[in-house]
Amino acid sequence: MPVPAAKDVLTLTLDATSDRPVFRQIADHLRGAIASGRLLQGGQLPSESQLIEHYGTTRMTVRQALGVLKSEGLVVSEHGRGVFVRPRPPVRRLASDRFARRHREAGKAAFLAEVEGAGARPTVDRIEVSTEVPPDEIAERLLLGRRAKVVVRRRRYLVDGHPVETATSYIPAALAAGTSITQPNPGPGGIYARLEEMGHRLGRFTEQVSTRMPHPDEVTALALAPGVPVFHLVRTAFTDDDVPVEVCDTVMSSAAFVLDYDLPAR
Amino acid sequence: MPVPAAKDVLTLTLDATSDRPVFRQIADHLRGAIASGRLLQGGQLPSESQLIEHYGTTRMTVRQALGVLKSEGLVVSEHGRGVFVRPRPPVRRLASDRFARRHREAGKAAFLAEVEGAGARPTVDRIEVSTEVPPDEIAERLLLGRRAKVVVRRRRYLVDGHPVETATSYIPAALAAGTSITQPNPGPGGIYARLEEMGHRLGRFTEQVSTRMPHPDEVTALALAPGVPVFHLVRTAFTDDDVPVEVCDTVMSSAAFVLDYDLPAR
DNA sequence: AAGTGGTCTAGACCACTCT
DNA sequence: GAGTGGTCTAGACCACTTT
Repeated sequence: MPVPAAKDVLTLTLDATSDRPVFRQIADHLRGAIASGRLLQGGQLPSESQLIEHYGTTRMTVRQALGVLKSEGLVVSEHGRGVFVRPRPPVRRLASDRFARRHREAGKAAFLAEVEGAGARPTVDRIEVSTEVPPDEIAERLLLGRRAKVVVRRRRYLVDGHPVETATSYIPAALAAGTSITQPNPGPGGIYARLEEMGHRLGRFTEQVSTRMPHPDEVTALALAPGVPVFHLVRTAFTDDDVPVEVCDTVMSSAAFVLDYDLPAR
Repeated sequence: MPVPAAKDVLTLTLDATSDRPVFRQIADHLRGAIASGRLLQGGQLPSESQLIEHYGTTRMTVRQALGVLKSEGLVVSEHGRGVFVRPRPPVRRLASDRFARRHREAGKAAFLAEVEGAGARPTVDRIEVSTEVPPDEIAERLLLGRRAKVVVRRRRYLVDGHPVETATSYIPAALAAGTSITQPNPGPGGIYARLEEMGHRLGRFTEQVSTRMPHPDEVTALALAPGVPVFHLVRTAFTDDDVPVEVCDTVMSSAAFVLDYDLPAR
């Protein structure tokens, strides 16, 4: 058997003279086994009972050690099967040219252009369109008054059937009313193509990127494993005249994306 | 007393008919109290014993609920004092013009320009300079052969004394040898100014942004609270002729930064 | 049926903070 | 000293997966 049994990674013992709590020492040992490659990606960790026997401690202490590794995103547990080193998922690249006009002219929305370019199958579901009074921070970004309404477009993006991103776009109702922007399917090239057809030629976008642990509803919507943070992106689209015409608020699984930006030195 | 006692947020009781585990129900209640503002930022949660009494459960179960909120980054515990809603720290903005030539011409490195502009006190410590054979991924980005060496500059950035970022720059030794780039203090405007003086006029940068939970050494170096993910940025600097001249690998506390990018529509 | 992880009970002792 | 959270023990029953 070329693959060693999981329990064979248990070569170290506890340091009774150390101040470091037992559960942290156990977590340290397992983390080291992962980092060194003694435990391979996707490989199974020793079972709880093996850890209990090896370290001569109790179940709660062993579970606390495993909890540390789970919260670090290093391992995932599967009920009834075992605990495994988290496999590194293939990473989608969000190219910096994703808003290039040529994509819109080719009739491709950014996400579709990008994922197809990577040879995967993009889909969109849970599309909802409504007209609402936006949250204050959105109204501020769009330079709207207190009671001005916006068209709200919510949707979820999937790659090869796996949800990776939720997005909510806000477009001033004064611009979007009566156009196909209020339809679930806004037509080829997406809403940016529609805005440009209406004479709102897009000049630039700003993107604000933050990261945090997900809320429970985001864990559900993106089928997130424990210990995986999310990107929170707020993008504002400006016309050539520097008028904001759309704000897009998106939450993305950090396991599925690397964000790629190109910056001029100027 | 205008501020209600922490235990007064305990208005809900367990749903015995629910499949949802008790510790998750308790976490849900507390999360809701935070989201609704009944528990203010920095405010104290009910103590473990209050939660035990209110919900009629045991300490382990209550601690498991609190562990959920800690891993979500919503609360922080202070030994001997209590558990508190995590205060949202002031956020530094990484402006998209941080690599503008005018900053270098004004003799300011990007980080210093940025933090001083925000009215805070930037410092740098743990500066180490050495010459090494770089990791493969760095060599690839710099288009270097297997044994080519690079000058490695490591340092840590602080805002008002709090560590927020560690950075490692790699510059081909063939470029940097014998210049002040190999000195701990490379002079006004930082290493980019030195590169430009040497005739390597910078044309553009690429930045790849990912996010993950921190490694233990990063928790230490950045004094990270539990539940706070980090940004991992890999930036490559290219000359006007599109020759890569530097790769900078940085790890940033996500609690201290919002990354701000400006994208042309093209 | 055997082995795995998920949840929960009912205690114990310790370290830290505040008064 | 009283109250807080940190660590740990020694069990229990359950749900899920595999053989």
